[in-house]
Amino acid sequence: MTLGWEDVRAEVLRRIHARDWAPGALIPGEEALSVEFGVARATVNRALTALAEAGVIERKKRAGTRVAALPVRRARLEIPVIRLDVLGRGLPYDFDLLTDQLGPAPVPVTARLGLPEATPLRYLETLHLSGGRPFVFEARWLNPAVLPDPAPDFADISANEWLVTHVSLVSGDIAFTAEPASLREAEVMGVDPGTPLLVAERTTHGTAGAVTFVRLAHAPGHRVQMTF
Amino acid sequence: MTLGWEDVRAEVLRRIHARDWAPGALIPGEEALSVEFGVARATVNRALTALAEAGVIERKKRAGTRVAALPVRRARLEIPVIRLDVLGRGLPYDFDLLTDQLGPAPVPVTARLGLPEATPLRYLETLHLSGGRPFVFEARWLNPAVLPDPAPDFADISANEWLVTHVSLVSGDIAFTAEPASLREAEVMGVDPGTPLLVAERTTHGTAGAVTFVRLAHAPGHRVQMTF
DNA sequence: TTGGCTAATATGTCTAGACATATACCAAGT
DNA sequence: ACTTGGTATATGTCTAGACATATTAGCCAA
Repeated sequence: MTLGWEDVRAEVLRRIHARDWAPGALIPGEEALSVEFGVARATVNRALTALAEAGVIERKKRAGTRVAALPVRRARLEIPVIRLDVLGRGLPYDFDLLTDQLGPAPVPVTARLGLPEATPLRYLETLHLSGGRPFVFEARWLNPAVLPDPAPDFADISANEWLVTHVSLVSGDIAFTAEPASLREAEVMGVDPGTPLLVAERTTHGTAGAVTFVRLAHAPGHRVQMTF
Repeated sequence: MTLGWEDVRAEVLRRIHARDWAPGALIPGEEALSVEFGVARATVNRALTALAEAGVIERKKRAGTRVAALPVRRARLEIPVIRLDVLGRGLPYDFDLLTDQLGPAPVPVTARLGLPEATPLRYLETLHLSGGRPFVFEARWLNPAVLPDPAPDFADISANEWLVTHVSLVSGDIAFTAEPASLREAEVMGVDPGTPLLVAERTTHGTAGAVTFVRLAHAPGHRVQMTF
């Protein structure tokens, strides 16, 4: 029976977990491991590259490979389209477009998008419903430059979904905070003002520059879950 | 000049962003691309494998490679040791061990760890300080089975840090919620009860089973930031 | 002692060819 | 019409060997 790179990865991981190779310690080189396991060096390389990507080991040319001393744990968050998130929970999805207007955006918004202060942006307020109950209140500022000439009707398809299918999103960032529900949020979501809400703020850039800034206020009790 | 796998990845990504290859569309096979770019098929494979891991394309044997229709955006969260998180913000770090006792844990805690209901766990309350001000209030239940016989003194080293350096952590999950500050949290962190706090709950398992459940209540205004 | 050059070395990547594996598609049989 | 089974095909992985590149350790000169 011949070993594959996943077997090599598993065995190396086992030795690290078993503390055969302690945190911070140097582990044998690729050549040595390839001889020991009876595989080609490329196979060992594949395994170690995967482990390095996972943050378990640190590799440096000439210096060799060592077990990460303070392993930075990495969790991966998968950001689904809200509709699929709701459907995935087994509940019917719906949404209401509450506001849709064009006008100058607040300074913090244009600043985050890297646009001039007075840039007019399309402002959309959408309430996403899960089983008929408020799920997420979305406030979005959208750069009209990314929209095609007959602009899509966001009453039919949520802006969220239209963007991921029609605009190439290149990079962005997301931040989570806990904030008290504003008067507007409280009214729309049917909670008391000041209720703690999990808020996600996302900025997205595409090939042609700034695309959108979204603020998603989640219904009380919402959990954002990740595994590592 | 000869191309590397990163060049291939960049060019494929460019074509996807430029919509030469639309979402959902099939792209040429590895063999065809290797001929076009003048590289070995393994090089194309390396590039496409990386893109598939990033969620940009979907690959299936026999069926070929297609551009992801609804690209699931993935953000990576790096979970640092709290001390390094604080120091990384340029502030001095300190912590206080407020509580350290052994006793039966609440049912939700044992349930999450997959332990019998009455299991006695070590309960630690730690207040992490950033520049002398409350930063994170940590409530931790720790499986005493993972501790060595002369148990470490968590007044000297935070449990957080001792665990990552001394116990092999295999898997776990983390969830974020927004919750009102409890009376205890309000008192310890110097805020009003009911203040929205960003709460992270983490369960961790090691090679020898359940290790720990932590609840981290972050000071108001705290942001958990991710990039994609 | 310090600064910089050089050689040794471990990882990073590429190639060409081969075999493995999953599966879409089609054809044959019920 | 439906099921079953074979086959072609695209991706997945491995090997052996080579060259590239970063970086450290040691040496030598100012």
